Order: sequence, then structure tokens, then C-alpha cells
Amino acid sequence: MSSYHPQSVEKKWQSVWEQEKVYQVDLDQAARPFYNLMMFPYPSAEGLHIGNMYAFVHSDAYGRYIRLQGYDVFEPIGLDGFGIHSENYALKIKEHIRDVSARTEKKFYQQLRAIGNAYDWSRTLETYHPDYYRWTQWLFLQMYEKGLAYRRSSQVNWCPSCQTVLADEQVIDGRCERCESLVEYKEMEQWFWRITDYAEKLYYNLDQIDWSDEVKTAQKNWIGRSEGAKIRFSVKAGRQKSEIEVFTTRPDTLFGCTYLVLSSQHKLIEEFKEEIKNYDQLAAYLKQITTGSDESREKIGLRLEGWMAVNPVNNQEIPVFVANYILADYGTGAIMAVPAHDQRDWEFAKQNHLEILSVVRPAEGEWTEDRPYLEEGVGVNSDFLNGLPTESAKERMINWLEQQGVGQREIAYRLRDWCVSRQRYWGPPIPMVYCEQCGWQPVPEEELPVRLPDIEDFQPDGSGRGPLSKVPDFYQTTCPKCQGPARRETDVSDPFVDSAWYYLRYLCTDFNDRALEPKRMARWLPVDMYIGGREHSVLHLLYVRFVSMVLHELGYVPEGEPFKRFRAHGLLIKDGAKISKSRGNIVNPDKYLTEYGTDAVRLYLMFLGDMRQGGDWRDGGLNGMVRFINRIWSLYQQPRQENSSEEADRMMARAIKKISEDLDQLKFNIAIAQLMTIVNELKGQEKVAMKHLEQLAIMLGPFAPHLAEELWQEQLNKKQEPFCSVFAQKWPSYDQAMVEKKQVTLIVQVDGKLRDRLQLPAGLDQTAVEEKARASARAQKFIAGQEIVKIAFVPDRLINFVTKS
RNA sequence: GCCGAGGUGCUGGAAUAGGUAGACAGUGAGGACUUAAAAUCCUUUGGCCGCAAGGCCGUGCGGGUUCGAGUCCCGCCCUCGGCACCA
Repeated sequence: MSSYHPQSVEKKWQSVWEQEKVYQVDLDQAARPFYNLMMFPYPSAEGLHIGNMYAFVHSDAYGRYIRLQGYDVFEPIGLDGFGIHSENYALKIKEHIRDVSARTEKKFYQQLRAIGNAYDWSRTLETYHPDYYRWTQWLFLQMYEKGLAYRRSSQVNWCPSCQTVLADEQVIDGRCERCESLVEYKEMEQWFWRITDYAEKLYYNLDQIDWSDEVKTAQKNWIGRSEGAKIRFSVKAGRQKSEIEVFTTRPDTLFGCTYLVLSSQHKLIEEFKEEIKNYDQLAAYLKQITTGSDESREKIGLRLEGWMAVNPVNNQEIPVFVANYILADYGTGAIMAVPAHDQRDWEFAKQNHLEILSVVRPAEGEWTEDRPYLEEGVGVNSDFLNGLPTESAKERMINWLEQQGVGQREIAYRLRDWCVSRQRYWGPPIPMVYCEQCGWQPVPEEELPVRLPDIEDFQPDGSGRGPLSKVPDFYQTTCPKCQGPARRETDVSDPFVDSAWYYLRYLCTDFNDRALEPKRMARWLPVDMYIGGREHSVLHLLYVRFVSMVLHELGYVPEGEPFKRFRAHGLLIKDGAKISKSRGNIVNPDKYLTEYGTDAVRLYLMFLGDMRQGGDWRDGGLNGMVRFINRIWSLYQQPRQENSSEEADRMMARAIKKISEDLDQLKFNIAIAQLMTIVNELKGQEKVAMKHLEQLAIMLGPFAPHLAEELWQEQLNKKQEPFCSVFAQKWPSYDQAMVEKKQVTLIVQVDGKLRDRLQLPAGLDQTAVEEKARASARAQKFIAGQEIVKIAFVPDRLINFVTKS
């Protein structure tokens, strides 16, 4: 009996598939298009991570299953190569990022070929390639022209040790991801994209898309929709009169408002600074505090001397404070403080000996005034709200505010505008030009791409400006409007911008004169299935939705939502521990692919647990997959027969049904367990039916594609000209009648305890089963002499005798 | 603190319209084949009692609903992931 050599077989079919273009679809003609997308990898110099492969083979198995159902599956791959991660790595090993990228690109594509996925290799893309980032810049211009890209001053994360700005994602627990220094905050002018304009749509659409629930919840939390009211307080700032607007979710507590608090960046402070009697003290204070970044969470604040606000509901004069616990960019950047019913206001009031006035108390039960009461209840000390439950008190107050013209219903979102500029080198230059005469001007579309200049020194220098600001050849330009001297933007854009639209470009890589081809978009969008890590739940997946909505409004894509279905996979760990460089337990797939073969590794990755839960990689587990493959191989060497027994047909029908259902639900692990069961069953037969071997080969396809092709072409002798792959076959079907069991194992219970198992023909009624069960010697022991008070019967499953005791 | 996911044999993990707990693997043990080893094949592998037949216990903990609970309800504990002064 010849043994199976995965390495040579896998190599053979990989080259045949590529030569025969088995996985290339005609994007303009495909009759049954199915867009199967996986998150393109961030190519680190260490090479493809086993965690990448884990995600990719699951996605591929699903794509192959869909393909076998007759769809034209488009499964593209590319590299998300721009970004600070790669750039930092290059700096660390003191090599140029361009050279590192060239090397990792080669390495990654080589590894991505080795995992045996059904990628269409004619449509790859890399975000750092000018053919790609030219259109990323085009996207920026679209945003700008639609009024969704703007500049404003904002606080950014600054690492004093690396001397560079960091993305929010690179700040872990307030520390730099690279060197663990405490991150500082710096005020800088940045480019933003107005994602907040889409907050409501981003929030409500979630109810209509078929995505993993956890991701939808995470996005809802991130967007953070809160219903409440805006209330205007008139304010006397010394000799000046003005208004302060606050946002609250508890308008019903307005009677309990005893002071106002502004964020340190509130515009009124700057506007009326001459009216602040203690301005010198305030200026020192402002220097000292950093809003929202205080690790201690200690509430530091200062009263604005000479200022008084008036509570509109009772005309009480109340003091105005500035404090570090008020966020500048949430709500209105100012709050009405109700210390009796808010934890933070309570703490601040206690510290500063401010008045605390209870205006809500529990509808029933005890209530003490030694701590804030945060729950809902009924109004007290609140005039027309007295006795009203919180819900109606809110409504009543909003009505009152609207009648008086001092406030209105308002919805606040936690979501903030997306800061897209980065003071770094390895990204697409933002295509804007600043002219002293004309202000900011977009680079004309026909001048794209604004090429990233090839410079030697790309180290950030701590000046707070990107490395491109040291390259006069780059930034010296002329104004597109007046032709006068002008300066290019030297910031590059966030790598998340690159990945916010890559799936659209896959469909158009053959067009050099446009970013997106509408006909292609119409045929292929939205993406039918997207599988990826849940770590992208809010960032990437939110940005993609936002960009897609904008492109839809601009008429480029047919629907606002980009992905019909999204499923999150879990994390792959090793021997019970998270895989990380510092633990030194990195799993390099190359070694395993060479040693055990691609199919064995693929099978193992999909067998070791439920995709959505993640799994625990243990080297020993691979042995089981090698044994499984060898058992399959020997099965195909066994004597065969043309006909099949009814019993075997029934077994196969049940298995086909089960495996199909498992794959529909992405339960790859139990689908493989089922395949193992079939193989064990078929191996027990003296002669195996040809039909069953064919069905098995096809069903192995999604998991072990090379083995499946080898079995189909060589062992089952299906070779023909022109080449016809096993993946061009039809997924096996089953007859529902064959699935039903003729014999069932019926459980006999007495008082809920298992006492006997009876082998009976299916479909017996209760009387018949009861007779058989009473006759069972084992059950008899427990029934004898007992009074039966009840019998529970589940057809074909169980009968339970309940005795009096 | 808040949100989400989860807790099942020695290990990875199966099992939800409430109905055989431990499928399918891994590991260990014993045996067959072999001069030997590897590979392969067979038996066995939740705990306790028992010579056996068989019985009792068992799905993080404590209650509850039910003829029957890993699955449903109430109250906790623990692990992992995310967010974190969001008014």
C-alpha cells in the first residue's frame, strides 16, 4: 500500500490550480457572484502569524463550501502594509522601511500561497503601492469636497521617549505600546473626518445587518447614544452677560442643580477671561490639569470668581466652576451639577463644600442622604415634578423647557470625529496644500498620487511635525488656485483610512483611470461574508461602514452598508496561554506546513475548537490530523463496489445533512468530527461504494483541498481534458427520507433516572412503547410495587415513569 | 466600575424548541505485530462502592421551576476580552 506524501501532492495541485486559473472569477460576467472577504493582514516582518492563518483557513473553508454549491466565489487577498507598526519595526532594526516592506511582501505572499487558500492571485493589492494610495488620496478629496474633512486643533497622544505622536490604538492603559512610557497630551492642529454626522445612521442600521451580536453591541456602546436635553443657563460674567448650554440625561433633576461646571477648554473662558477675577490662579490651574488623562481620577476644579449662573427653573443664582472631570468634546463641554444624584458631582461638591439638594427619592423603601442616589424614583423638592416618577418627570421638564424657550430635547453621542492625520512617514501623504493667500486647497485629482518621497531619514524628530516637513522638495509647491508659492501638508493619513475601503479596490485593480467602477460595485456589493477578528469590532468595522455610507451617497456603491454578513472569530492561544513575542511562544506556520503538510495544519486549526470561541493550539493535536489523513488515504485503497447498501446510504445521508448544516453555521470543528466518523464507518466496510467515496472527497474539499483534489483526480480517476477540479463539482445532496432513522434507541426512565435503553423501530406510539418498557427487566426492578402517577413520553426518544414516592 | 464572552473528564473540546452528559480527537495504560524501535491495529481512560451483576455521585458555587436542568429563572464566585470621569 503506497503511503501519502502531502508535500509533493500539495505542491502539484497548487501549481495546477494556478495554471488552470481555478480560483479566478470573471468579475464582469459571473452569474452567481459571492464575495468572500477576509481581513487582509498587517504584514509584520516576522512573517505570517499562525493567528492569521487560523482566520484565513476558516474563511477559505467557507468560501470553498459556497463554491461547491455553484457560486462564483471571489476571494481576494492583499497587504495592509502602511502604518506605524511596520515603521517602528524598521526603525528598531535600523533598516529602511521601503526595504523591509519589499522583503516582508515577498515573504508574506509566499506564506499566503502556502496555506492553500482559493485566492484570486490576479487581484492583489498593497496599501503602500502608489497605484493604491493614489485612490486613498482620492477618497480624502471626496471627503473634503463633501465637507466631511476639516482641520481643527485637538489633543493628541505624545510619547516623550519615542518623541512621536501615537494613534489612540497605540496607547495601552495610558502608556506607549513600544516603550511603556506614560503618554502625554499635546494640543495640535489635525485633520478630522466628520464621522459624527453619521452617528445616528451608524447606530440604527446595526439593527438591520446580519453581524455577530457582540460586535453590534460593541459598536452601539462605542457610538454611545444618550437621550436627554440641552438646557441654557443665563450667566453673568462680571460685566458681561452670556449663556452656558449644558447637556443632561436627567432633566428631571434640574431643581437639584446647585452649580455649573465647564471643561477647561470651554470657549467662554477664553472669550471672557478679563471678567474672571482670579484669572491668574486659573491660568496656573489650566496649565496643571490635563482633562481626561488624570490617572488618579482626582477631581480638581476652580471657581470662576465674579461669575454667576441662573438656574432657569427656579431663578436661583449658582456658582460656575472649571474642572478636570468635564470632557470638552462630549455634549456641550459643560454640565449642570446635581450632586445629590451624580457620583462625580457628589465627590466634587463634598470636596468643595457645595450645596447638595435631593430632588429624587426611591418610590418606596429606605433612603439616606449620606451618598448620592443614582437610580430612578419620584421627584421631591421639585415643584411641578413632585411625586412624578423619573420617566414622566423627564418628559414634563422637557416640555417646560421648550415652552419657556430655555432648552429642548437632545440626543448626545459619545462618538467623536475621526482624527486621520499622523505625523509620521509611512502612510499616504494627505493631498492638501496650504497657501497664505487662499488657505487650504485640495490637490487637483489629476495630480494624484502625491508620491511619498523616497527619503533616507524617516525618524520622527520630536518637533511634532512629520518627517516630510524636513523635505523641501516635497513640501514646496504652488497653490492650485492662485499659482503662488504654497506648502504641502506634511502629515500622512491614518492606516485605518487605507483599510476602510480596500475591499472595494479589489474589484477594480485593473482600472488605472478610476478608483471604483460602478458596474463592478453593482454586481459584487455588498460583501456576502466577512470574517475577521473581534479586536476590530469598533475601529476598522466602524470606519468601513462610515466610508461606505459616504461613498453610497456619492453614488459609487449600491448600498450604504458594506457587509451583508460579518462573523467574528476568536483568539488562537497556545498551551493555554496567549501567543506573544514576550512569552516566546510564537508559532511559525512554516515549520508545521513543511513537516506535516498544509492540509494537516488546516484541519487542525479548524478542528481544535469553535471558530467564534478561538482555540488552544497544542502541537500534539497535529498527530491526530496526520493519522486522519492517512486513514482517509488507506480508505481509498480498500476494495470498492459499484452498489451501496441501504444502511450505508442512510449513514451518508445523515452525515451530509449534518455537515452541510454545520458549515452553514460556520461550525467547522464539528463538521470535521463528523467527517472522521464517516471515515471510521466506511473503513469498517468490506467493500466501499464508489458513490460514497466521491461524496466524501468533495466534502473534504473545504478542509483539506489538496487531499480532496488528489483523491478526486488520481484515486477516483476523474481526470479529464480540459482540467476539471473537484471544486467544480456539486456539493452532495441527500434525500430527506433517507435521513430518518428506522431504528431508534429509546430511553426508559423511572423518576427521571435512566434505567434502560431499548432498540425499537421508529414511530411507535405511547401504548406500544409503554408495553415494551414495562416488560424491561431493568425498569421492572424500579417500577415493581410502585404506583405510577404519571408517564412522560417523547416519541422516538424517551419514556419516563413517575412513581408516587 | 460598565459592556461582552465563557467556566463540562488528565487535555482540546461535543451536546440548547429542557429529554442517553462527555461525540470527535489528544494523552496515559495494557495487549498484538516486530530481533528491536517507529508506524499500524485491538482494549481501556470522569469519580466512588462492588468479585460480578449492578448501584451511587458528577457539567464553577447556592437556591428555584420541572416527570426530567450542562441547557430555563434568581443570587453569587472565578477567568478572558473590550471600554473607562460620556453628564
